[in-house]
Amino acid sequence: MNEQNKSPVRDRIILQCTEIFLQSGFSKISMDEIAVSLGMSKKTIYKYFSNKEELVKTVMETFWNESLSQIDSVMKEDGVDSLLRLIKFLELAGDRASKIHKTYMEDLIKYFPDYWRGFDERRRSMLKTVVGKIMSDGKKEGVIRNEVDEDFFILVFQSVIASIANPEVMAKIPYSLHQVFKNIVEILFMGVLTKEGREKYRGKYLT
Amino acid sequence: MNEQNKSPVRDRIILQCTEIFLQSGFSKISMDEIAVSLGMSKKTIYKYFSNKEELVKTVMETFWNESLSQIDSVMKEDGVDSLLRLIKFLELAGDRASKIHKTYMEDLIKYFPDYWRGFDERRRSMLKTVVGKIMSDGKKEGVIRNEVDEDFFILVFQSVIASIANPEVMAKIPYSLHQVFKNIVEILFMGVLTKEGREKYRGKYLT
DNA sequence: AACTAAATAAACTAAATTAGTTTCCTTTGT
DNA sequence: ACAAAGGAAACTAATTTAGTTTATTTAGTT
Repeated sequence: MNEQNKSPVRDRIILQCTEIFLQSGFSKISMDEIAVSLGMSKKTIYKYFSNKEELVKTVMETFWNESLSQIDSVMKEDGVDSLLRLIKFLELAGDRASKIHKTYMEDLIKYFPDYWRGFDERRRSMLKTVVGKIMSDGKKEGVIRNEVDEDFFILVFQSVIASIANPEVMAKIPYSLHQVFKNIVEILFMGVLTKEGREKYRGKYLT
Repeated sequence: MNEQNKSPVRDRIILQCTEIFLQSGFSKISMDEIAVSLGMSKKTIYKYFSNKEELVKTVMETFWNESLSQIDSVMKEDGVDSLLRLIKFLELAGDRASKIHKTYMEDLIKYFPDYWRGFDERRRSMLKTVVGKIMSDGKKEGVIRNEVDEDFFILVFQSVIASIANPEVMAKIPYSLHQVFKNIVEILFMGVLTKEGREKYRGKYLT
């Protein structure tokens, strides 16, 4: 059971299931349907994943690890000031989040609540680490006001992502995620920037 | 069983199910889920509909009848030349079609193939009647070339709607249905219009 | 051409879900 | 107090599903 941990077939299964699960969740998708959509038999799937739960969690972990490595490269990128980094991170996080349909999260919460809680905690702490780092840099650079409360900013940040960067809302808005975030960033930033930061922002990133 | 044929409750059920079914089909949606989403018990639903099949078909019929009456008012509207009428009809048909998700049609084809065939036939004949009427008017008015084959035009018309005016495609296009149809209409019309019609079109409906 | 490894198709079983019914209980208006 | 109507939930028979097994097909190797 679950012999290999790396193989092109296994990767194909994960890739296809990521697409299916993000779109439609997993509770309403049968293993037969997955097999048919992959053009393979269930036997092959069960060779790489011992049960549906393992498949679902692997898909989620893979998606999360991809996100992490994307975030990592944004954080390591140099020649980027903290303001641009914050924008890049916001867009990245938003882009990822906008792919996850409501049904998928509902399924996770319903069927694997413990796993979900752990996942949610990881996400929360990542956000705190990343945004915290960017903000303290921004304060040092003098583009973010010293009085700005980091936790509060993260909270606002988080709720914006949760309420707007999901497919259900995006489908109703006639703007691209990029456009939406440009506007949000503009609104959000005006409150946290120093005079200097505000000028920098207007000059470099706006429109 | 299925006592009333008109009641606000019955209408609410149809309205809600239309939304659910168009979005997600009906095979993956249980009667329990429908009841919960309506905030009522299954008992009430089964008071108005003797089984799921009847509910599904009623929803489809209602949607179809609404479409018909909208089309009817476009056809009866006066002070409208045949060119504008064709545009209006195309937009209407496209708008309706763009709400029907693939899963819904797949479910209909799979579970009620006879009903689907009948429905498809009705749709086809409606299209022939309506577009036929508009085109013969257009020819009389001298805005559509006499050589244009009606059946061929309907065929193109139909395949455009089928391939573009569905939610799956629309979600990937960063334009509104209105914009998409404006462009299609422009491309499509240039081939069927007389010199006179082309001038009229450019002057009145473009951009 | 025979052999082997691996995958598919399809049948199968036990567990879970679902359509449709029924029972009991609460609400609402009379 | 009463009756009608609907909600919550239990229930059953039928269907669907996860996971397994068996037989058949395919592709590569010798």
